[in-house]
Amino acid sequence: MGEVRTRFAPSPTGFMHIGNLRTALYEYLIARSQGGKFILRIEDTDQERYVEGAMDVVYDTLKATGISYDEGPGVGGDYGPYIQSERRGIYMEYARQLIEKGAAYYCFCTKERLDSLRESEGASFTYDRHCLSLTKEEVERNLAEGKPFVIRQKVPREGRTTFTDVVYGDITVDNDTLDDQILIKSDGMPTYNFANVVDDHLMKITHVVRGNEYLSSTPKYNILYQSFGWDIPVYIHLPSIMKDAHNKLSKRNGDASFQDLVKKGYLPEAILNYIALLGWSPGGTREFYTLKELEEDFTIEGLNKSPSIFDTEKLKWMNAEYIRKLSPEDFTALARPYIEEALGNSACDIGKISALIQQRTEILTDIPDKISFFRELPEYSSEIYCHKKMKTDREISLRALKLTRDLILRNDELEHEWTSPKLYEAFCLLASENEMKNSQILWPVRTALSGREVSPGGATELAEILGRGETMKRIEAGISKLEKELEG
RNA sequence: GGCUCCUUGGUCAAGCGGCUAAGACACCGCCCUCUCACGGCGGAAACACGGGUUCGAUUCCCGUAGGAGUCACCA
Repeated sequence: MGEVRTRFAPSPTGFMHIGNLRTALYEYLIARSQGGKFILRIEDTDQERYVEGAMDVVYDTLKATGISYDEGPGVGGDYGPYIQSERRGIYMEYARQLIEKGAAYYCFCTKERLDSLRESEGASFTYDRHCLSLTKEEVERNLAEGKPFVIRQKVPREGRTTFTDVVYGDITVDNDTLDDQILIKSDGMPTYNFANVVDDHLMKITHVVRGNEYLSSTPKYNILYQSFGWDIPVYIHLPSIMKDAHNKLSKRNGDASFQDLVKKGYLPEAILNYIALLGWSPGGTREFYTLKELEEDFTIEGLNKSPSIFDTEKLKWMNAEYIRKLSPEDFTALARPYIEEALGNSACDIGKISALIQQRTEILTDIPDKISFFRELPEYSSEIYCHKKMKTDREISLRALKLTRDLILRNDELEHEWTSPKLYEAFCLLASENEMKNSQILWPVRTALSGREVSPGGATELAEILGRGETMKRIEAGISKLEKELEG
């Protein structure tokens, strides 16, 4: 057994969606886990679907996730070029070989004829081999006249074809269900099915890994390999990733692409980790893997055959785990833009806020909303001063806020050491001096400072970040708000 | 519709003839706690159905049902 070689062969038609990324990941892992090579090949044989910039999306995504390729556009290799549109001459040459062997033929049928045929035959349409009966002379004449043509594969009508897939096992189909598929299109470009076989052979790909939507066209691949007399690669078809029980994840529906997820505040490492486990299992209960660790532990046997649903909730959880494990510095670096967005020109300490929210952040884009109250006290209903479990209501809160204000005013120790622990100590003392529960001081203060039912951090943590002046201002605001309401 | 594939809790999944059928997410409850979050403890929740094979089937075989894929000069 020689060196394992796999390839990722995306067509640059849009965004890199999660299914594509996972396919690339598995292809990469299958090669790496066996000390093999991973190749990138761009399949741009459909000029109509070409999207400007789509190739960069592929390169950028692979780079962002750390999936590196040994051969491919930009890095070179012995079997290039690695962009199919630059290889068009090659395919025609191999197609002609097939014609000589009697395994393919020219077809001059017009699209119109095919369409009407299809219409009359319905869903079970296969090409009627109209052009197979053309004599050599007729073909030559048509060619000489410059009639547009395609080249079709001549699939045997008799017998059955069996191929072996590593995850799905042996699959057998009757040959008469197979169509004489087009190999070379009228524009001279190969179809995916043909280019794939030719390139995989020429590039010495040993393991063909792809989505299982190709399962039903694989018999035709096999016949092609046999016609050429080439070795058949190991097939590994992957189950699809679903959006829900009935629909695949697709970019058409605006479902998550890798870049969308990153934009939403998911970390590339978390995304990669999550999708590695969507369709593959290490066998045990381990859930956290870096790319490197996957390279060591990945086995083809762990591949699943049934489709799996992409669960944003679990991804979120995993992302949160990754965020929590970040060093404070790394988290601050990632969170900084979101914090600044929420803070505007307020003077709050970004490092302190960052420390407050790291444990509480699932995805980065959640940040601004969580901390926007630091910049400006939001409008809020005095209803939130009432809390049964905290044993507080508007009256108690008003009293608590007044006591707190007076404490701050008279306690100059606090003025010099305005820190959360110090404040906490002082507030608790204040509570016991007045025969109140801690919560009866802390809840009203936290409420007055945040204007929210929930906030990251408690009363004293918020106070420290807000600073003495702003804290006083907000407490005063709370007092007058409550006074006004209790009078009226 | 033909052909092919798939089927363990709501979701991801372990299991590869004998188990009280793991674990994780989500959910619920309790605890911790200056709210929330984190953390800890506990709970509810699954082998699609029917036949075989076998001493014994979640596991093997055959049907049924449900789902998916595919039947393009798209990949």
